[in-house]
Amino acid sequence: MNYHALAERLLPGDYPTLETYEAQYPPRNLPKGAEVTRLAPSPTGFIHLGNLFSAITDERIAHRSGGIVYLRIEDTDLKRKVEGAVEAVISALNYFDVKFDEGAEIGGDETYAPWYQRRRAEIYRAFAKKLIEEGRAYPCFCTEDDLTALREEQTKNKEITGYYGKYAKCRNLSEEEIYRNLDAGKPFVIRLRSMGNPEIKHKFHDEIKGDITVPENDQDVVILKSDGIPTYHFAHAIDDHFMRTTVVIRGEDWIASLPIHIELFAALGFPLPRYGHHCSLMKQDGESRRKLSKRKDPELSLEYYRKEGYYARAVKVYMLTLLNSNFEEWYLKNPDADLNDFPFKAEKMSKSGTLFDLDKLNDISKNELSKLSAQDMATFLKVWAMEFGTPEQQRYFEDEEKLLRVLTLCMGIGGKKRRKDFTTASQAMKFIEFFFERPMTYEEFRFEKDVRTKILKQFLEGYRYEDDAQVWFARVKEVASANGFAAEMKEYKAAPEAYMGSVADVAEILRIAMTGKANTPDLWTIMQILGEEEVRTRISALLN
RNA sequence: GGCCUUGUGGUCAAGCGGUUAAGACGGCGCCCUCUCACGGCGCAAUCCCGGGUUCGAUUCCCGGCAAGGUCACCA
Repeated sequence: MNYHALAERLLPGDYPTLETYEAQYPPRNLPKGAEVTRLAPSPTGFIHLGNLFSAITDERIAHRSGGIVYLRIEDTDLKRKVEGAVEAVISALNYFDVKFDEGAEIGGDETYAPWYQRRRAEIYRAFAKKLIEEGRAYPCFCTEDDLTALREEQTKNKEITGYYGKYAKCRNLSEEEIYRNLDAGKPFVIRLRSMGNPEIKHKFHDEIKGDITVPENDQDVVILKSDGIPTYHFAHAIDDHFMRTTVVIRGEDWIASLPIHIELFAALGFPLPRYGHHCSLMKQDGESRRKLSKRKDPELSLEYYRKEGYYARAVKVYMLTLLNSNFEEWYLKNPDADLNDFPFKAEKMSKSGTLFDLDKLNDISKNELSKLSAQDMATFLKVWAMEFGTPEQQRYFEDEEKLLRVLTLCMGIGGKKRRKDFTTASQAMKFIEFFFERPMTYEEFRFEKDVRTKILKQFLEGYRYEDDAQVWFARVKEVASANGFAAEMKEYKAAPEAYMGSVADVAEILRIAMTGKANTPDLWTIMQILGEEEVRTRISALLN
């Protein structure tokens, strides 16, 4: 068979040679040991925690080593393309502090552009042609129906499905048959002529998983689809070689196709990059757990966390604790350190699937937010509220001085200990609502109406805005005593049956009247912030 | 089903032949306390199973079992 003639017929025209491409995409000029990593999403517009998980790994490995991380868009499948998806990926990742050094819509060193695979059609064809010339690839005319029938037969016979060995009908087509099909205008794909034997297994060192065993590939995988666009496998080999990726970080679901990639790199004559396959984020689904799915788990999209108002650093800290098992300990010792100073290591990554734990994320969020100054918290909330908040919430920012007082109180700033009431922006905005709006609903009062009416009335009569916290509380105690409540907790605890209740109960009545809630920060301060008129109005409202 | 990967409390996990089997989250209890939050103290809860190897296995080997992944002209 004349492979050159066949190659010319299949992919006519002159293509640059391997040497030309090698010169065009030279090895990167980086210091020794610098890693080049990449994030290569398809432009579906859906970015989830799994992508962040990958992206942080890529970013850390690259930057810890003095290398670079770039963004490449795998848009070989038209069906997946969504308008604006690339910008969405970049902005979502930026929010969580992952910044690329180069890539699609980012720019950077143009040497390795373009970063959209659709725009790189020529290079894939050039190498497909080369493979055909070498007899390592061939045209396949099987239709979708042929393939389906084949799969069904294999399934029925309990054989491995796929296009391989004796089932690879088109791999041994005669020259005449090929040209007859071509002349008839039949559509075709280009397949790799695999030379592997899956019975033979090799040890393979994975940067994350450690040593794994990988069988040889025997599938004649499609490298060029009938529209002349490469499949992922083929594009991966060519792009990661010429974009000079040193470590390919991807999800562990790719391990299954590693044999294909190993054979492809070898056939192309490219050295194999190193690989690190990370575990996937799992979700509890009834009794079992499964990989996060785009379809079923929209709440795990990155957008969800932005809408909820999760603090970006908190999400990153959580990702890091999942990513590197020793991170948590390090962070405990260095609570104020730059996250990027953590000695991130691929081999410290977990080998098994990790269940996403919202409780843990929330705990981390509380801790992170509690470290903020009132001003920073206000800024954080404002940015969130202007995009996601209600018009009412947006008005909270009109009186900045008041807002700052509210935050100072709610965060326990200035006190001996910081409070940790805030987990997200949306929750925090809810939390401070009563400072800006009269309570719409009230938690249940635990005492009869006439009892609390008396208490409220007496409190109001004796209320003086100028009183400091001690005097104020002394008055609350007076009201308590006057109504059969113990003024001192110790007295109450010693003989609870002797009293209606304690100051705590009296305070609770006042608290609910003031805020609608039974649990809030310090009541006296709340009243100070609300102002005398508002305090009187709120209590009077309940009295009527 | 074939192949690959993984199996330590509810969750995330240290651990690499001898430990009272860390720690964190969550749960529960107590203390502090005008409530909550914070903080402090404490409790419950784990080495998938069966064989080996060994004086001794969570740790090493073999076999089960279970879970997850993957078997496209999708990535």
